[in-house]
Amino acid sequence: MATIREVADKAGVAPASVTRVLGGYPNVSDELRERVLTAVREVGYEPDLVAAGLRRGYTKTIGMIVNDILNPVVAQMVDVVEDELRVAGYGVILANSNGQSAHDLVNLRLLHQRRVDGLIASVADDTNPDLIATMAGLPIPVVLLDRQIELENLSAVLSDHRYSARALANHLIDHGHRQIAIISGATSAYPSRERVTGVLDVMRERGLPVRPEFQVSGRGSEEFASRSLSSIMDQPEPPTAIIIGNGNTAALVGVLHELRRRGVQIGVDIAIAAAEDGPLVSLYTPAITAVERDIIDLGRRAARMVLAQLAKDTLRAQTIVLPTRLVIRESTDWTLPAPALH
Amino acid sequence: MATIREVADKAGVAPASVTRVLGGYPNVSDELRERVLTAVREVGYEPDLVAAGLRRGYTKTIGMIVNDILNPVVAQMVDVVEDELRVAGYGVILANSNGQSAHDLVNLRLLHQRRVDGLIASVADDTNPDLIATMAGLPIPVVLLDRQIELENLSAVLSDHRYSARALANHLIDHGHRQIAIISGATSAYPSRERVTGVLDVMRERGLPVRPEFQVSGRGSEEFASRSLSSIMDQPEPPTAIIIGNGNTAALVGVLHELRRRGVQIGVDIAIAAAEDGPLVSLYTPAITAVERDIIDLGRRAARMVLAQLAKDTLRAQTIVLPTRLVIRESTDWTLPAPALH
DNA sequence: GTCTGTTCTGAAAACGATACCGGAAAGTCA
DNA sequence: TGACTTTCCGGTATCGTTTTCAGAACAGAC
Repeated sequence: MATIREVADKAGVAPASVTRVLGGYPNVSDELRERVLTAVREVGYEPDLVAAGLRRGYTKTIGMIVNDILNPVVAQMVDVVEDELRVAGYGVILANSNGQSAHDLVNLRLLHQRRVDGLIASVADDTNPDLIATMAGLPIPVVLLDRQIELENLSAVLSDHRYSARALANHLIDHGHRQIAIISGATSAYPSRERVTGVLDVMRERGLPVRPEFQVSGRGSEEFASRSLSSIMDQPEPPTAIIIGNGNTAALVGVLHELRRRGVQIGVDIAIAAAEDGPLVSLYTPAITAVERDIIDLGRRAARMVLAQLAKDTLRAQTIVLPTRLVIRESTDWTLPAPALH
Repeated sequence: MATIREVADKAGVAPASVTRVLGGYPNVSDELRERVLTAVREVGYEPDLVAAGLRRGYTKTIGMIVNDILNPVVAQMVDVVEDELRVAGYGVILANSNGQSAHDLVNLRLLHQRRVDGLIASVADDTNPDLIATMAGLPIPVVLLDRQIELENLSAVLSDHRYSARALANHLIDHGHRQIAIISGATSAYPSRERVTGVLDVMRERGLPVRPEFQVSGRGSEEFASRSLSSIMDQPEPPTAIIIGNGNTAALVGVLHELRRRGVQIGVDIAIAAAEDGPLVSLYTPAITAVERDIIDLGRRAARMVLAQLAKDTLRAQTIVLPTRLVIRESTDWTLPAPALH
């Protein structure tokens, strides 16, 4: 592997001059620039960003921690972040925690040891005290992506999940539902936490019973979702509406499979709503009510926020909240007949 | 940020001893190890992997180039690769090319400059001569993931797309279809190339007409897919079966939307098959025939192949092909009535 | 011709960790 | 006891790049 010194020797100049040419510094004569560039081509020189990183003190890489890359929404965030950062000259080191907070902790340490210049994090559990303590001490800009930790040095880009959860609860109640169940992801992460809070708030405000056995939260696996649904539907006086408060496709699939197996008809026997929009819910028969939000915007803002803080060395951390929108479809757009009086 | 020297000073030892303790080398007395470890804790030392990388000559990172991370199948590959490599102590730098071969080239250079120890690549265009030339010269182990380039130094893990494409074509013909169209991704990437080859081969073998206007390939966007379908269906004597030869969800969605818009009924007017299995195709009404394969296995083998080549310094490149399986569902599981004779 | 001020270039010192080398101490064997 | 091996540890060169500093070359002004 050719080094800068070989280039310098070939061109008959000092290594420093090669740096000046390649770095685009102004004080270089045309003649020297020419000599260096041809030498670079001749020896096939590729700069060593590891060595440069050590000397410079920054690496031009950003770490990205995600919860679950199998979630299409998360994949989309990764996509846009990676894209936005690449054009700014940054590489992205991706770390997936698969929903396990312990993984987040080791990933955080590893990224720090790799000396990333900044961090975009969508951790599994934003209430983990160890994680919070570690994050508080990081000497680099950190942007939380759809996660909330109250710390001076952390920025965040959030979606307003509570708003859409409230809208959904009101919509269901307006259509005659009184027994509403919610199967959500772990409430140790902001989105599910907000969704559950929003729904329960509305139910209380409108005087509806909140039955604890109708509120299940946990891992977003297919099995967990279908088991949860089962236990809920086996209760006396089962719910007439189910809210899936987990953006993961697997959770939705688990519920749909179990409903099919039981012969429960969506739009007739039961109303269903999903936490996240996508082709599966919009093309399903019947089409499923879901929450829509601009993922591209979310990811882009997170990326730009890190870049901004990196540019002007010290920039206050900030938090922004982006809107969500309820898309009503056939699965909930019908009214439950009033119960017969006895 | 604490350095190894500060730790050494605090513990009253030489920097080299700190390295020995932290690196788990055998020749260290318990007493010195103890002193070093407490010093490490006291000053809050975190090793600098950038500096270590420079000195050691390897970075403990693997580059991963992917075509389109929005494709759920690709996301799953990223997931398993990242997982497998993390437990082996490697970090993953992800680079997404969004289907553009030019991006692949810059990503390749960037990863090389970052001195990744190995590369797992699922590039946009595995026929690009520039890319092939660059890859031929890489001094690190490279494993192609579902891509095929005939070079001595490149390994590959492939799926047998041709097999399933042939099975699908035979299945359709057996059910009375004579006019079969295929909308595929760019044939400059191995999977679509193989699928198209497989289908056309079978059609020729069984003496069916291969109409060039029924064979479209290009970007896997929703718009492209629906436009392609439109132009195909507007031909005289339109096809009775459509093969979607692109694993991307967007392509499938485009076709489904357009069929809905036109009021063409799947399973009655037309047969549909998808290139890749998933919740959307299995839960759609009617359920859609698709090709299933073990993505986890694919990704895991690619990861392990890089690791193996990294472990024993020189290991011949190898290629393995993994099976695919056709899952027949309602969308094709019906027989086309014989045409009325005139 | 000297002096000042640009503009360009080279020498050398870092950045932080590791690997090599050699020396000291401790153990082994005759 | 002496010679020899083994174990442990410190000093220091080194990885490839960038940055700082100072000097060289040159021009223009007096």
